Amino acid sequence: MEPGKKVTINDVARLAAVSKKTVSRVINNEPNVGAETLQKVQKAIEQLKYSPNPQARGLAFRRSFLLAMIYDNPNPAYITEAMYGALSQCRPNGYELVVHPCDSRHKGVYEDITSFIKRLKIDGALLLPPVSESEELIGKLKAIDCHYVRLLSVISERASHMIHFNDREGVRHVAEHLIELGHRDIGFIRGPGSSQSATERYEGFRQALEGRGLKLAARRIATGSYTFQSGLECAERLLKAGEPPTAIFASNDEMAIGAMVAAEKRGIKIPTELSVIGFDDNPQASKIWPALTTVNLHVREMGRLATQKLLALCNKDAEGAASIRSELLPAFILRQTTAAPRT
Amino acid sequence: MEPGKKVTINDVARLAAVSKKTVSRVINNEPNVGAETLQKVQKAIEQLKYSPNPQARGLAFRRSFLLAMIYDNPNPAYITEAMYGALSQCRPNGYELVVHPCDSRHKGVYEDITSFIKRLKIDGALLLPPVSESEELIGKLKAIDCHYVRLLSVISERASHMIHFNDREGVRHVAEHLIELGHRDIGFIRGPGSSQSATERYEGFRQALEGRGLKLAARRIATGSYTFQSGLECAERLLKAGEPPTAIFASNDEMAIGAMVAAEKRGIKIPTELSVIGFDDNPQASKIWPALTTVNLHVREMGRLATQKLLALCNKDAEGAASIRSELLPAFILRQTTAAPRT
DNA sequence: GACTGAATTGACACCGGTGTCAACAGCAGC
DNA sequence: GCTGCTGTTGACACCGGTGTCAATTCAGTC
Repeated sequence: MEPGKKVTINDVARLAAVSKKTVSRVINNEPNVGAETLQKVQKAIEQLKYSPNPQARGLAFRRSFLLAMIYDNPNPAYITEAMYGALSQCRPNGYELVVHPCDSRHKGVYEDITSFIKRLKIDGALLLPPVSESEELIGKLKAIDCHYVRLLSVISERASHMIHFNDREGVRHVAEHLIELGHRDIGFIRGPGSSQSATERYEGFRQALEGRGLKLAARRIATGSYTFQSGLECAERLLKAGEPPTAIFASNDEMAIGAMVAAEKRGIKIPTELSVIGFDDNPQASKIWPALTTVNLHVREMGRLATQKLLALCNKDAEGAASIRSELLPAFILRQTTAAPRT
Repeated sequence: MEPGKKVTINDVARLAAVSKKTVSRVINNEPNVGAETLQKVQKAIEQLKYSPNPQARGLAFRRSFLLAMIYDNPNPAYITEAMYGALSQCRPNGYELVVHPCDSRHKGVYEDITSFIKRLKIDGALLLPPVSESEELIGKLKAIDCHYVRLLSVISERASHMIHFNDREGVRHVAEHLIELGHRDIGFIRGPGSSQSATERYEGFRQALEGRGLKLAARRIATGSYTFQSGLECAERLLKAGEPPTAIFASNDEMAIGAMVAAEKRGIKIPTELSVIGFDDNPQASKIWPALTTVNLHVREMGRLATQKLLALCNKDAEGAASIRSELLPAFILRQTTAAPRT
């Protein structure tokens, strides 16, 4: 029994003295197998350390037992977190994960994706934001009958097909925290207009302030592109004004850290002279000084739940998929970049 | 021609009025196909938008056209960079990438890995450090005839099976830079003793200093675990001493950033009162203030080259694999955390 | 014109599993 | 004892490709 030896279903069948179809029944937990036969076959499988060939299985089942994680998110920590969550569900269920980064600015991405899915006979696709927001992509996936689950910041789909990360709830926390500290003059760095999630964070924040009787002045808003550099530039713009805001909330950590650097360059002390809050809870948020107050979206858990749904869908269990939790409440992470404004 | 329709080799054969074996020949670029026949078949393939079923192909070829990236490196940026490099080679060659994170502290990891490889009939494995350093794993991979390419900090394998990232060369740059600035009293935070790469960085740095007539005093050395927290603690230890060093070189960026935070907490100004250098060029190295001087290992390029080798090996072209470049020289990245020591 | 060898092509088995369906056993009801 | 039903099992075709090998064509040689 050298490791290289390949054990086939025929070997098992021979050893157990049954037909290979019966072995197949055992492997797939099909009903109507005699108790005695079951034992014999299981023993033979054990003894030969047999494990079925996924390609042959896939060919016969018309399934690949492959899930794809499709994303154009440039944040490495986000990707790996989602991946770990997904893998934790794949492995025990006999599925594998194929990664498929893409560039959604590129013409023909969606064709690339669907051709990839068709070529590999991918059973289900896990879509991360922002590419998950594309209705065009969803249309194409439906057309080729590919199961999918999306991570989205707004509820725009059946519960069986999405996980909702409640951005509004997250920014509400942020707004209330700043207000409670006494901030009245708050700067906001929003994400790119093309992103649904960026809009959610913006609208949610504006409304949360208004709910407490504060207005988000137009001159206090800058639009970045979720990058460090853009956050830095936006903050410079916001801080240059005659009377700078006492706090800045950036729509993600990258930009928030950019804002912190902009402040430090100007000699503005954080948090005593300026409070800064980010969003996402990137690993580096806790690895700077002062550590960044932010919001954690539980990305790994999202990956895990989404994959659970995906597997349910692959097993034609739409109800099961719908019954899995599909909303995650973000957690406000208080660190050291916020303080009461100087009076 | 609805998108859902599956086109098989038989459809192509029928349309081109040839046997499916001939179509197979065309797909695999086999010789001895008549020019006219070739055209007919290619036209038919085009027209039907046919692409072969990888499972059936794999089954017949006894190949999966799957590569695995195996790693226990916790650095998300490292992972995603290597992944992009690998994918850039996989895609055009009809291979796909399956990710397989693992925990090398866990007993039985290597069995997990080999069983994973056997189960999926993985054609080749790309091994990232530190798991790439395990000779035990390599032995097991050889036993099951699995192709592999390792990313290693020391040359301990044939050129066809490894990419060497020259840590010594990298730390030599660091040492010379610090010496040239005038530093004579340098603290060093080394990585965990279990890591080959950490030892290379340590030995290389020590020797580079000695080559310039400087000794690395034992009390100037602290051992971390490549984490932010450990870097912070090590730096606190190094800085607490009566006369602190004028510079600290940490064996990776995580720890270097930890050291920066430790310095800031003590009110030590970087770079005027303390120079800090890291290693790896993590994304956040450039996104802090002051931006961290460090060393870039070209991880993406390593992933790309390693995958090239892997594909050559899968095609039984050991010579080809050996002829691909297998050493990468790190690049010293000068940013803002170093300056001449105060006299 | 017959003979040879190389190039081209297809029939058929096979890769390692699953689906279908028929055969067969055991048992209840008449 | 016969019929009908349910539970168990295996023969065989099939999933969609490739390997083998023999058949066929065709040009070149004598």
